Amino acid sequence: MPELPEVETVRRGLAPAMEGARFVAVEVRRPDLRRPFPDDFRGRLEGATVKALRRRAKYLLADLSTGDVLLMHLGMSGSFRVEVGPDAGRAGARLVPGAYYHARSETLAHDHVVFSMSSGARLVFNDPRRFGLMLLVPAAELAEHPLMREVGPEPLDPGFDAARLATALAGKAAPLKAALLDQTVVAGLGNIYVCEALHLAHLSPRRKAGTLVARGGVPTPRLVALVEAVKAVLAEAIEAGGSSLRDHRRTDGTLGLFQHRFRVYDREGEPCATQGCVGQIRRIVQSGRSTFFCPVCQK
DNA sequence: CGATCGTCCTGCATGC
DNA sequence: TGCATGCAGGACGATC
Repeated sequence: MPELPEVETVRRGLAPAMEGARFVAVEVRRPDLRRPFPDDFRGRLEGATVKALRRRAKYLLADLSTGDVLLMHLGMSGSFRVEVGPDAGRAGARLVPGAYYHARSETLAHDHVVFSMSSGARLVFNDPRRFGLMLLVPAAELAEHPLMREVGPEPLDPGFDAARLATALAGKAAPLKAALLDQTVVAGLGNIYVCEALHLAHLSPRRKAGTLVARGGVPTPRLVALVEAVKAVLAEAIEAGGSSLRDHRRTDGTLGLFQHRFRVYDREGEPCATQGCVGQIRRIVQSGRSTFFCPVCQK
Protein backbone atom coordinates (compact mmCIF):
# COMPACT_ATOMS: atom_id res chain seq x y z
CA MET A 1 0.00 0.00 0.00
CA PRO A 2 0.54 3.37 0.38
CA GLU A 3 3.95 4.17 1.72
CA LEU A 4 4.93 7.59 2.98
CA PRO A 5 4.65 9.45 -0.36
CA GLU A 6 1.23 7.98 -1.09
CA VAL A 7 -0.06 8.73 2.40
CA GLU A 8 1.27 12.26 2.15
CA THR A 9 -0.45 12.63 -1.22
CA VAL A 10 -3.71 11.46 0.34
CA ARG A 11 -3.24 13.88 3.21
CA ARG A 12 -2.81 16.78 0.81
CA GLY A 13 -5.91 15.72 -1.05
CA LEU A 14 -8.05 15.37 2.05
CA ALA A 15 -6.85 18.46 3.89
CA PRO A 16 -8.88 21.04 1.91
CA ALA A 17 -12.04 19.01 2.49
CA MET A 18 -11.36 18.25 6.15
CA GLU A 19 -9.45 21.06 7.81
CA GLY A 20 -11.83 23.52 9.41
CA ALA A 21 -14.77 21.31 8.48
CA ARG A 22 -17.16 19.45 10.76
CA PHE A 23 -18.24 15.82 10.57
CA VAL A 24 -21.92 16.12 9.70
CA ALA A 25 -22.58 12.41 9.25
CA VAL A 26 -20.43 9.33 9.67
CA GLU A 27 -21.41 6.02 8.16
CA VAL A 28 -19.55 2.83 8.98
CA ARG A 29 -20.65 0.29 6.44
CA ARG A 30 -18.25 -2.43 7.44
CA PRO A 31 -16.94 -2.38 11.00
CA ASP A 32 -14.43 -5.20 10.70
CA LEU A 33 -11.29 -3.75 9.23
CA ARG A 34 -7.97 -4.80 10.70
CA ARG A 35 -9.41 -3.93 14.08
CA PRO A 36 -12.99 -3.32 15.10
CA PHE A 37 -13.95 0.33 15.18
CA PRO A 38 -14.00 1.97 18.60
CA ASP A 39 -17.25 2.05 20.53
CA ASP A 40 -19.38 4.99 19.54
CA PHE A 41 -17.04 5.88 16.67
CA ARG A 42 -19.86 7.69 14.96
CA GLY A 43 -21.02 9.52 18.06
CA ARG A 44 -17.54 10.72 18.90
CA LEU A 45 -16.99 12.06 15.38
CA GLU A 46 -20.28 13.66 14.44
CA GLY A 47 -20.25 17.32 15.37
CA ALA A 48 -16.47 17.38 15.79
CA THR A 49 -14.41 19.83 13.77
CA VAL A 50 -11.06 18.92 12.23
CA LYS A 51 -8.44 21.35 13.41
CA ALA A 52 -5.63 19.90 11.32
CA LEU A 53 -4.85 16.85 9.25
CA ARG A 54 -1.34 15.58 9.81
CA ARG A 55 0.73 12.59 8.80
CA ARG A 56 3.05 10.56 10.99
CA ALA A 57 4.80 7.61 9.34
CA LYS A 58 2.06 5.95 7.27
CA TYR A 59 -0.69 7.19 9.58
CA LEU A 60 -3.07 10.05 8.92
CA LEU A 61 -3.93 11.98 12.07
CA ALA A 62 -6.91 14.31 12.28
CA ASP A 63 -6.83 16.58 15.33
CA LEU A 64 -10.40 17.10 16.46
CA SER A 65 -12.07 19.89 18.39
CA THR A 66 -13.26 17.30 20.91
CA GLY A 67 -9.74 16.50 22.06
CA ASP A 68 -9.67 13.18 20.22
CA VAL A 69 -7.33 12.36 17.38
CA LEU A 70 -8.73 10.32 14.52
CA LEU A 71 -5.96 7.93 13.54
CA MET A 72 -6.22 6.30 10.11
CA HIS A 73 -4.03 3.77 8.35
CA LEU A 74 -4.58 2.71 4.75
CA GLY A 75 -3.15 -0.78 5.14
CA MET A 76 -2.23 -2.38 1.82
CA SER A 77 -5.16 -1.34 -0.30
CA GLY A 78 -6.91 1.56 1.38
CA SER A 79 -7.79 4.74 -0.47
CA PHE A 80 -9.94 7.81 -0.03
CA ARG A 81 -11.94 9.53 -2.66
CA VAL A 82 -13.30 13.00 -2.24
CA GLU A 83 -16.74 13.51 -3.72
CA VAL A 84 -18.58 16.75 -4.06
CA GLY A 85 -22.27 17.06 -4.63
CA PRO A 86 -24.51 18.40 -7.35
CA ASP A 87 -23.02 21.77 -6.50
CA ALA A 88 -19.76 20.20 -7.56
CA GLY A 89 -18.36 23.23 -9.29
CA ARG A 90 -18.85 25.46 -6.29
CA ALA A 91 -17.79 23.00 -3.64
CA GLY A 92 -14.84 21.88 -5.70
CA ALA A 93 -13.76 25.41 -6.26
CA ARG A 94 -14.00 26.10 -2.57
CA LEU A 95 -11.90 23.06 -1.78
CA VAL A 96 -9.04 23.58 -4.19
CA PRO A 97 -9.17 26.07 -7.01
CA GLY A 98 -8.78 24.31 -10.32
CA ALA A 99 -8.79 20.78 -8.90
CA TYR A 100 -11.06 18.09 -10.20
CA TYR A 101 -13.05 16.05 -7.72
CA HIS A 102 -15.33 13.10 -8.14
CA ALA A 103 -18.97 13.81 -8.64
CA ARG A 104 -21.10 12.16 -6.02
CA SER A 105 -21.36 8.51 -6.94
CA GLU A 106 -23.18 5.41 -5.91
CA THR A 107 -21.55 3.38 -3.22
CA LEU A 108 -18.89 1.09 -4.66
CA ALA A 109 -17.70 -2.31 -3.54
CA HIS A 110 -15.43 -2.03 -0.49
CA ASP A 111 -16.58 1.45 0.48
CA HIS A 112 -16.34 0.89 4.23
CA VAL A 113 -16.55 4.34 5.77
CA VAL A 114 -18.18 7.55 4.56
CA PHE A 115 -17.58 10.95 6.15
CA SER A 116 -19.98 13.71 5.17
CA MET A 117 -18.26 16.99 5.95
CA SER A 118 -19.62 20.48 6.44
CA SER A 119 -17.30 21.54 3.60
CA GLY A 120 -19.80 19.86 1.31
CA ALA A 121 -17.45 17.00 0.57
CA ARG A 122 -18.07 13.33 1.07
CA LEU A 123 -14.94 11.39 1.97
CA VAL A 124 -15.20 7.72 1.12
CA PHE A 125 -12.75 5.21 2.52
CA ASN A 126 -12.41 2.17 0.26
CA ASP A 127 -10.28 -0.80 1.24
CA PRO A 128 -10.68 -4.16 -0.55
CA ARG A 129 -8.25 -6.08 1.62
CA ARG A 130 -9.44 -4.51 4.85
CA PHE A 131 -5.97 -4.15 6.34
CA GLY A 132 -6.79 -0.52 7.06
CA LEU A 133 -7.50 0.91 10.46
CA MET A 134 -9.38 3.76 12.13
CA LEU A 135 -9.08 4.60 15.79
CA LEU A 136 -9.93 7.47 18.10
CA VAL A 137 -7.27 8.35 20.62
CA PRO A 138 -7.36 11.20 23.16
CA ALA A 139 -4.72 13.71 22.06
CA ALA A 140 -2.96 13.52 25.40
CA GLU A 141 -2.44 9.78 24.94
CA LEU A 142 -1.33 9.84 21.33
CA ALA A 143 2.43 9.95 21.88
CA GLU A 144 2.30 6.97 24.20
CA HIS A 145 -0.18 5.00 22.13
CA PRO A 146 1.20 1.56 21.24
CA LEU A 147 0.91 2.30 17.52
CA MET A 148 2.81 5.60 17.81
CA ARG A 149 5.21 5.07 20.67
CA GLU A 150 7.79 3.01 18.82
CA VAL A 151 7.65 4.80 15.49
CA GLY A 152 11.03 6.03 14.32
CA PRO A 153 12.07 9.42 12.94
CA GLU A 154 10.34 11.07 10.00
CA PRO A 155 12.78 10.62 7.13
CA LEU A 156 12.14 14.07 5.65
CA ASP A 157 12.69 15.88 8.92
CA PRO A 158 16.09 17.47 9.52
CA GLY A 159 16.26 15.33 12.67
CA PHE A 160 16.69 12.27 10.48
CA ASP A 161 20.38 12.31 9.67
CA ALA A 162 23.30 9.93 9.41
CA ALA A 163 24.09 10.13 13.12
CA ARG A 164 20.52 9.23 14.03
CA LEU A 165 20.40 6.34 11.59
CA ALA A 166 23.80 5.12 12.75
CA THR A 167 22.45 4.77 16.28
CA ALA A 168 19.54 2.71 15.01
CA LEU A 169 21.65 0.43 12.82
CA ALA A 170 24.73 -0.06 14.99
CA GLY A 171 25.35 -3.71 15.63
CA LYS A 172 22.38 -4.88 13.57
CA ALA A 173 22.94 -8.14 11.75
CA ALA A 174 19.70 -7.88 9.77
CA PRO A 175 19.96 -7.12 6.04
CA LEU A 176 19.65 -3.45 5.14
CA LYS A 177 16.38 -4.20 3.37
CA ALA A 178 14.78 -5.52 6.54
CA ALA A 179 16.26 -2.80 8.72
CA LEU A 180 14.83 -0.01 6.58
CA LEU A 181 11.41 -1.64 6.48
CA ASP A 182 11.42 -1.63 10.28
CA GLN A 183 9.22 1.33 11.20
CA THR A 184 11.08 1.84 14.46
CA VAL A 185 14.32 2.52 12.55
CA VAL A 186 12.81 5.06 10.18
CA ALA A 187 9.14 5.81 9.64
CA GLY A 188 7.21 5.49 6.44
CA LEU A 189 9.38 3.44 4.11
CA GLY A 190 7.85 0.37 2.50
CA ASN A 191 8.91 -2.19 -0.04
CA ILE A 192 9.06 0.10 -3.05
CA TYR A 193 10.95 3.03 -1.60
CA VAL A 194 13.42 0.87 0.30
CA CYS A 195 14.36 -0.80 -2.99
CA GLU A 196 14.60 2.54 -4.74
CA ALA A 197 16.65 4.23 -2.01
CA LEU A 198 19.12 1.35 -1.79
CA HIS A 199 19.64 1.46 -5.53
CA LEU A 200 20.19 5.19 -5.51
CA ALA A 201 22.73 4.77 -2.71
CA HIS A 202 24.41 1.84 -4.53
CA LEU A 203 23.98 -0.36 -1.46
CA SER A 204 23.09 -4.02 -1.53
CA PRO A 205 19.82 -4.93 0.18
CA ARG A 206 21.64 -8.00 1.52
CA ARG A 207 24.40 -6.11 3.27
CA LYS A 208 24.26 -6.34 7.05
CA ALA A 209 22.87 -3.10 8.41
CA GLY A 210 25.55 -2.76 11.06
CA THR A 211 28.30 -2.55 8.43
CA LEU A 212 27.32 1.04 7.68
CA VAL A 213 28.38 2.10 11.14
CA ALA A 214 32.06 2.50 11.99
CA ARG A 215 33.58 1.93 15.40
CA GLY A 216 32.35 4.34 17.99
CA GLY A 217 28.98 4.54 16.28
CA VAL A 218 30.31 6.88 13.59
CA PRO A 219 28.35 6.87 10.32
CA THR A 220 30.30 5.71 7.28
CA PRO A 221 30.19 7.66 4.01
CA ARG A 222 27.90 4.95 2.66
CA LEU A 223 25.43 5.64 5.45
CA VAL A 224 25.54 9.35 4.71
CA ALA A 225 24.74 8.49 1.08
CA LEU A 226 21.87 6.26 2.17
CA VAL A 227 20.26 9.04 4.19
CA GLU A 228 20.53 11.37 1.23
CA ALA A 229 19.05 8.72 -1.07
CA VAL A 230 16.08 8.10 1.22
CA LYS A 231 15.30 11.79 1.41
CA ALA A 232 15.73 12.29 -2.33
CA VAL A 233 13.54 9.37 -3.35
CA LEU A 234 10.74 10.31 -0.97
CA ALA A 235 10.80 13.97 -1.93
CA GLU A 236 10.72 13.13 -5.62
CA ALA A 237 7.89 10.66 -5.12
CA ILE A 238 5.77 13.15 -3.18
CA GLU A 239 6.40 15.67 -5.92
CA ALA A 240 5.05 13.14 -8.42
CA GLY A 241 1.94 12.45 -6.35
CA GLY A 242 3.13 9.03 -5.21
CA SER A 243 3.06 5.79 -7.17
CA SER A 244 -0.08 4.27 -8.63
CA LEU A 245 0.10 0.51 -8.95
CA ARG A 246 -3.10 -1.33 -8.21
CA ASP A 247 -5.04 0.61 -5.65
CA HIS A 248 -3.46 3.91 -4.91
CA ARG A 249 -4.96 6.93 -6.51
CA ARG A 250 -5.03 10.49 -5.39
CA THR A 251 -8.20 11.57 -3.66
CA ASP A 252 -9.39 13.31 -6.82
CA GLY A 253 -9.08 10.04 -8.76
CA THR A 254 -5.99 11.01 -10.72
CA LEU A 255 -2.99 8.70 -10.79
CA GLY A 256 0.30 9.28 -9.09
CA LEU A 257 3.19 9.30 -11.51
CA PHE A 258 6.21 8.05 -9.65
CA GLN A 259 5.86 4.46 -10.88
CA HIS A 260 7.24 5.66 -14.21
CA ARG A 261 10.40 6.67 -12.42
CA PHE A 262 11.08 3.41 -10.62
CA ARG A 263 14.70 2.47 -11.17
CA VAL A 264 14.43 -1.09 -9.83
CA TYR A 265 11.00 -1.86 -8.39
CA ASP A 266 9.19 -4.41 -10.57
CA ARG A 267 11.89 -4.08 -13.22
CA GLU A 268 13.38 -7.58 -13.05
CA GLY A 269 15.53 -8.33 -16.10
CA GLU A 270 15.76 -4.73 -17.26
CA PRO A 271 19.10 -2.98 -17.62
CA CYS A 272 20.32 -1.04 -14.61
CA ALA A 273 19.67 2.68 -14.84
CA THR A 274 22.90 3.66 -13.11
CA GLN A 275 25.15 5.65 -15.43
CA GLY A 276 27.76 3.33 -16.93
CA CYS A 277 26.48 0.22 -15.15
CA VAL A 278 26.04 -2.90 -17.29
CA GLY A 279 24.04 -4.81 -14.66
CA GLN A 280 20.57 -6.25 -14.93
CA ILE A 281 17.89 -5.84 -12.28
CA ARG A 282 17.31 -8.96 -10.23
CA ARG A 283 14.45 -10.02 -8.01
CA ILE A 284 15.10 -11.91 -4.81
CA VAL A 285 12.93 -12.67 -1.79
CA GLN A 286 13.89 -11.31 1.61
CA SER A 287 11.77 -11.94 4.67
CA GLY A 288 9.01 -13.11 2.40
CA ARG A 289 8.90 -10.03 0.20
CA SER A 290 10.26 -9.15 -3.20
CA THR A 291 13.46 -7.16 -3.37
CA PHE A 292 14.63 -5.63 -6.64
CA PHE A 293 18.24 -4.54 -7.02
CA CYS A 294 21.25 -4.41 -9.32
CA PRO A 295 23.89 -6.93 -8.24
CA VAL A 296 26.58 -5.04 -10.17
CA CYS A 297 26.42 -1.51 -8.77
CA GLN A 298 24.80 -2.16 -5.39
CA LYS A 299 27.46 -3.30 -2.95
C1' DC B 1 15.59 -9.09 23.70
C1' DG B 2 15.97 -9.50 18.60
C1' DA B 3 14.88 -11.53 14.37
C1' DT B 4 12.02 -14.51 11.32
C1' DC B 5 7.49 -16.52 9.88
C1' DG B 6 2.76 -16.99 9.26
C1' DT B 7 -1.37 -14.59 8.99
C1' DC B 8 -5.11 -11.31 8.22
C1' DC B 9 -8.18 -10.29 3.32
C1' DT B 10 -9.42 -9.72 -1.60
C1' DG B 11 -8.29 -9.23 -6.42
C1' DC B 12 -5.58 -9.96 -10.23
C1' DA B 13 -2.09 -12.03 -13.33
C1' DT B 14 -0.20 -16.16 -14.77
C1' DG B 15 0.03 -20.81 -16.31
C1' DC B 16 -1.75 -25.33 -16.97
C1' DT C 1 -12.70 -20.98 -20.81
C1' DG C 2 -11.92 -22.60 -16.15
C1' DC C 3 -9.43 -23.44 -12.32
C1' DA C 4 -5.38 -23.46 -9.22
C1' DT C 5 -1.60 -21.01 -7.68
C1' DG C 6 1.06 -17.20 -6.35
C1' DC C 7 1.65 -12.61 -5.54
C1' DA C 8 0.59 -7.71 -3.94
C1' DG C 9 2.39 -1.04 -1.51
C1' DG C 10 1.64 -3.46 5.74
C1' DA C 11 2.23 -4.84 10.21
C1' DC C 12 0.92 -7.66 14.11
C1' DG C 13 1.43 -11.70 17.08
C1' DA C 14 3.51 -16.12 17.82
C1' DT C 15 7.64 -18.45 17.99
C1' DC C 16 12.42 -19.53 18.18
